[in-house]
Amino acid sequence: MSTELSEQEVLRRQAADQMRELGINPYPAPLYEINAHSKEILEKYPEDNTLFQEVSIAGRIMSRRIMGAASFVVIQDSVGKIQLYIKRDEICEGEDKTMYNTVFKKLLDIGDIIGVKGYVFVTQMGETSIHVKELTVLSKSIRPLPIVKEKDGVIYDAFTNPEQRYRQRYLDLVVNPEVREVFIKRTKIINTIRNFFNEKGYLEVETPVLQPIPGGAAARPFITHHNTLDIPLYLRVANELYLKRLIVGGFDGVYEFSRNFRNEGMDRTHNPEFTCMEIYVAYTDYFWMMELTEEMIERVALAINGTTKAMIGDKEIDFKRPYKRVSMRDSIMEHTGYDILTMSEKELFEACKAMKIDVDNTMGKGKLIDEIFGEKCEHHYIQPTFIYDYPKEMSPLTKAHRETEGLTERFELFLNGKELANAYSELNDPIDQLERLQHQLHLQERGDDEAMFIDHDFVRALEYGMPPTSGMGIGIDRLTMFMTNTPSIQDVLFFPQMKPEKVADNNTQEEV
RNA sequence: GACCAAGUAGCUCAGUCGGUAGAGCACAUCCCUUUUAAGGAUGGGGUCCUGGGUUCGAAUCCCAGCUUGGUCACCA
Repeated sequence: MSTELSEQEVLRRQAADQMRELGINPYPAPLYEINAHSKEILEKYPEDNTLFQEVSIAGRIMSRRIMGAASFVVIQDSVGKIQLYIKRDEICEGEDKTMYNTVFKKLLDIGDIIGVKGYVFVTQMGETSIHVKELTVLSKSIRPLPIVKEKDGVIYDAFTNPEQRYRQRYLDLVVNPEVREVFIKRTKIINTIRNFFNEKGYLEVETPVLQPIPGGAAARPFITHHNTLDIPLYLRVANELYLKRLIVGGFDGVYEFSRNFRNEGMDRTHNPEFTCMEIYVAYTDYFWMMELTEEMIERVALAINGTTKAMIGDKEIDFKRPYKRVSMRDSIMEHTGYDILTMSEKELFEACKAMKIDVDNTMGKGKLIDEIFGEKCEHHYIQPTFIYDYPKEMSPLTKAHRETEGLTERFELFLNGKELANAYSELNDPIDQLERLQHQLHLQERGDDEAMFIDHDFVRALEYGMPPTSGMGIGIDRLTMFMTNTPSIQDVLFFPQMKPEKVADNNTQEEV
């Protein structure tokens, strides 16, 4: 059944038709040249009232206060809102007052996009406004916009329904201006990181999204099929193995902003597709990478918030480097009293039981240590902290520790009790690498559907020799959440994944 | 995946014990005409998420489902 139009939708369609009858195209083709934006006018005019005396501006009508021979309209452009003063006899020279009485008063609505030319002045109420001399209809809106009103910082009738906000992000962006700010900051974060690496001479690269073997992370992949080659292809879960191949190829430093895809659960901090930045630098180790990471994060914080201090929830975070470094062994010792290095698998298992951590028999030593850290330690690290030296079993792509058997040269950066970045001295011993991947294969055969696949070409690349290299990956969505104090990943993605709308299904079936 | 909550006009929401579907904004008509979320009056607008059930009667109670949110589990 086709959806019937609401009264307001019918009226707006009729208004568009009436415009056409008056010879006004509600969707005109020619460009509309603008020479100013709302924000610069509001900022500069009060200081110099000789400016903006021939202004041309365009935007969406957000409110109208209609009077007899003169009216006030607020339009919104890409950077803000500004009031227009529209006087009948100025937009309608001569006897024909149709443009004002009919087009402006009757046929235009909130949501329509118009362009105006005129001069800037200050009203009796002290508001910088545009005195309109010419009005052009640029686009008729035939679906009513949610009306959000605001006075003295108080929002009335806010458009808040999360389902509609995410499904119809365009609407969210139009009526909730603070939403736009988060996304502008997101882009600024990415640009800051990009500039930082480019200044250091690292090369931004692009590697395959469609991979024959989904490597580089332990995660369930999305699978698809290539018709011509008649082979399965996987959407990448990580780009790590390709970037390391490029280090083998002779680049000193490569990085990529990688959209990764993982066929796993969705919640406030997980979306099936998300963005990770990974960087690999030859002839370095994980201690060097800690310094690069803290330098990068401090710089991002300064670029976004103008200070290294930021609020996350009700906690104040300081991104000023250097960050505290704590080995995983010391962390667990501090928070539980156990020394994991001296304990057998059985002792670790018993210790978990004693601490009421949920464990089972399939868990190896590394997994048990990981559980202890996750349960007892992780949440303590509110300020940025590097946790380093992870158990070998959990880190199949990480170089074995230079001193301690059973550990790897890996660190993660924790912030507000959550993981933000992950880095290693990269494993470049091809024999060790193959053995570790084969161990993953055993896990897979035992039913671990997130164990890594073996990428033999990657091992072959290592056999030719990869210089000692450190690599680091950081979740851009999560970084954006931290930097903008946003608790949900859906609020840092323009179009978060949603279940399909039921209505859309019905329509499709009807049309077929 | 488990549990909890929500779904009523374009938007934000109320709806009592199960008894004719409500408000504000938006919209329309009229009056007023230099206003500031909102001048005044009148009016139109509803698949009460969907499907069953109980009942003389369901927005309301029960069951199932859908969508969204939250918590937990899972996700190094």
